[in-house]
Amino acid sequence: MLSIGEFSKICGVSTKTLRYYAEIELINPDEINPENGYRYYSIKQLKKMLLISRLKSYHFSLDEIKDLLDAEEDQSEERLSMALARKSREIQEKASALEYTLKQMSHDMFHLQKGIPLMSYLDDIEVQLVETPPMNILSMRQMLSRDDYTAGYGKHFSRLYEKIAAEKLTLLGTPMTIYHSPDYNPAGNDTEFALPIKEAVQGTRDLPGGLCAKSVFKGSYSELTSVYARLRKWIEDERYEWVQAPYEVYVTDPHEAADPESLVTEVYFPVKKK
Amino acid sequence: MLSIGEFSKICGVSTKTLRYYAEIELINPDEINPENGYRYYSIKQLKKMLLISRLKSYHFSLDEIKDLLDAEEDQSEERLSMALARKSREIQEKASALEYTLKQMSHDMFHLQKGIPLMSYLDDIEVQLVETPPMNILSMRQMLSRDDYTAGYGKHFSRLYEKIAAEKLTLLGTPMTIYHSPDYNPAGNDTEFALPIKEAVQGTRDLPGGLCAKSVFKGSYSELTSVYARLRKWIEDERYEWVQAPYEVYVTDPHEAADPESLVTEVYFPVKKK
DNA sequence: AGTTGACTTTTCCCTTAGGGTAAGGTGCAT
DNA sequence: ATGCACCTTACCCTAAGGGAAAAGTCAACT
Repeated sequence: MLSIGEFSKICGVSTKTLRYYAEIELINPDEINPENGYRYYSIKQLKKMLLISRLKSYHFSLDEIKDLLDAEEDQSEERLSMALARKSREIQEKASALEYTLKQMSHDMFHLQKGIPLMSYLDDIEVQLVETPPMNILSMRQMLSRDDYTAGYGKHFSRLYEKIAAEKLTLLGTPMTIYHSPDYNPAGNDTEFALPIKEAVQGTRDLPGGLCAKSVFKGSYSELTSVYARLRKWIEDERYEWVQAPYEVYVTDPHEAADPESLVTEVYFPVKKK
Repeated sequence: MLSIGEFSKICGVSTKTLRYYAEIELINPDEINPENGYRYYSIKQLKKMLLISRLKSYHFSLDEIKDLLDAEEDQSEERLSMALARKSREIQEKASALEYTLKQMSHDMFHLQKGIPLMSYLDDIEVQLVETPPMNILSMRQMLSRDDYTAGYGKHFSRLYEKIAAEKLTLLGTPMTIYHSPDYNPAGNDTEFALPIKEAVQGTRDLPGGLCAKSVFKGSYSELTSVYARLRKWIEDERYEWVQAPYEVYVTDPHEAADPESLVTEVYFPVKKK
C-alpha cells in the first residue's frame, strides 16, 4: 500500500488532485485507515490514474471521464472509441476556430501598421432606407451556436445548391442568412440559410418585402457584428422599429474572394416607423 | 441616453455582462441616475464596447483588455500592436498543441480499433538494473512548462548542435534530457538538454555514472509519463531509492522517424539500495 | 388614476479543476 | 522525547459571467 504522497509521485499528479478526485469519486483510495483517515492506494490503481491523466490531456472533462470509467466492462472499449472520435472532432473544430482567429488578428495588425485605428471603419458604415420586393426562398433553418457557424454555413449551402441542381431550379440571387433569434444569444441562434429561387416548390417559402434599413459592407465577416450594431443604432436614432428577422446577403462568393477586404455583404433590417 | 437593455441589444452583449464590466470598471455607464440606480449608456460608448468584444474574441482576458484600454492615448496603438503580436504567437502555440493532441488521439484510436486496450502497453515495459559510465555532456538548462516543451526541445538542441559544429567537437551519443525538478510540477520543470561529447570545453559538465534503473521504450513520447510511473513503481517495489535527476536518451532521431511507433527512448533513474 | 407587463436594481449561489494556507493530528527516525 | 516530514479537514480563491429571487421603476393602456 502506498501513502497519498508516494502514489502522487508515482503518478505525476499532486496530492491535492488525488484528494479532489476522491471527493468527486473519480478514483477512490483502495483503503482508508478508519483511525486517522489516511488514504492508501494500491499499485493496481496506477493504470486507472494514468488513463485519467491521458484522457484529461485529450481535453475530456472530469465528468466525461467519470462516465467513461463507470461504463460496463464489455461496453467500455466501444464507448471509449466513440468518445475519442467525438472529442477528436471537437478539437479539430477548436483548431480551425483558432486558425480563423489568427487570420482576423493578422488582418487587424496589418491595419494598425498602416496607422488605421482598429474600430475606425465603424464611422464609414452608411445606412440607407430601402423598399425590398418579396422573394421566394429555398431555405433550411437550424439552431446554431457561434462556434458551429462556419461549419453550418458550408454544409447547409452545399445542400441547398445540390437540391437546386437536382431539381433544375432557377437561382435568382446570391446566398443569404436570416437571423430569427430576437436578441443576441451566445448559447445559440435560430439561423436560416436561404437562396432566392423562381419556382415555388417544396422547401421554399415567401420572404415578405417591405421597408428595410440597409447597409452595404465591404470587409471581413468578423466585422459584421459591428455593422449590426451600427444598424441598430441607426434604427434607434431615427425612431424606427424592428419588425422582422434581419438578414444578410452575401454578394461576393466567400470561396472566390482571395482577400477578405473585398468581400461584399448587405445587411437588411425590416423596419417600420415607431 | 440608452438604458442598459437597449445598449445591450445594440452591442450584442448581455445586460449581465454590462453590469459585470461596470463592476470591474472595464466600461462604466456614462451616467447613473442617483435616485433609482439605473445605468445609462451613451452611443459614443458603442465603439469601446465593440473593441472590447473584438479583443475578447482574440482570447485576451478582461484584465489584459483593461490594461490596453487604460493606456495613454499616444501609446495605445503601439501597445495594441505589440499585444496583438504576442497574443497571436500564443494562439499559434495553442493551435500546434491541439494538432499534437490530435495526433496522439488518432494513435490511440488506431490501437483501440485493433482491440488493444489503451493502457496495456504499461505491462510490457521492462525495467533492468544497469551500471552507467560517467559522461561529459554539453548542456543547456532552463525552466520549462509542459506547453513550452516542444518548442524548447527544438530550440535548445539546434543551438547545441550548432556549437558542436562551430567548435568541431566530437559527438559521442544521441541527445538526452535531464529532469532536475524533484517531483512533477505542472507550473514548470527544471530541464537540461544535453549532448555527450568528448572534449571538456566551456559549457560542458560531468554527468556521473552509477547504478540506474533503466527502461527502453518504443513508442510515442506521450506515453513516456507512464514509463516514468512504471520505473518509480519498480524502484518502490524493489526497495531502491532515487539519488539523482532522471534522464531520457533519444536513441531515434524524432525528425527522422516517420511513425511514432518506431521511436526508441531510454529512461534512466540513478538509484541506490535503500 | 390605476393596473399591468416589461424593465431594472442588488444579492446570493453556481460553474472547472483544483491551489494556497491554516490549524491540528500522525508516523518514523534519531 | 523530540523533530520533522507527512497527513487530515476546512475555508477561501480563481474567470467570466449565468440563473434566480425579491423588490423597485417605467411606460403604456384602460
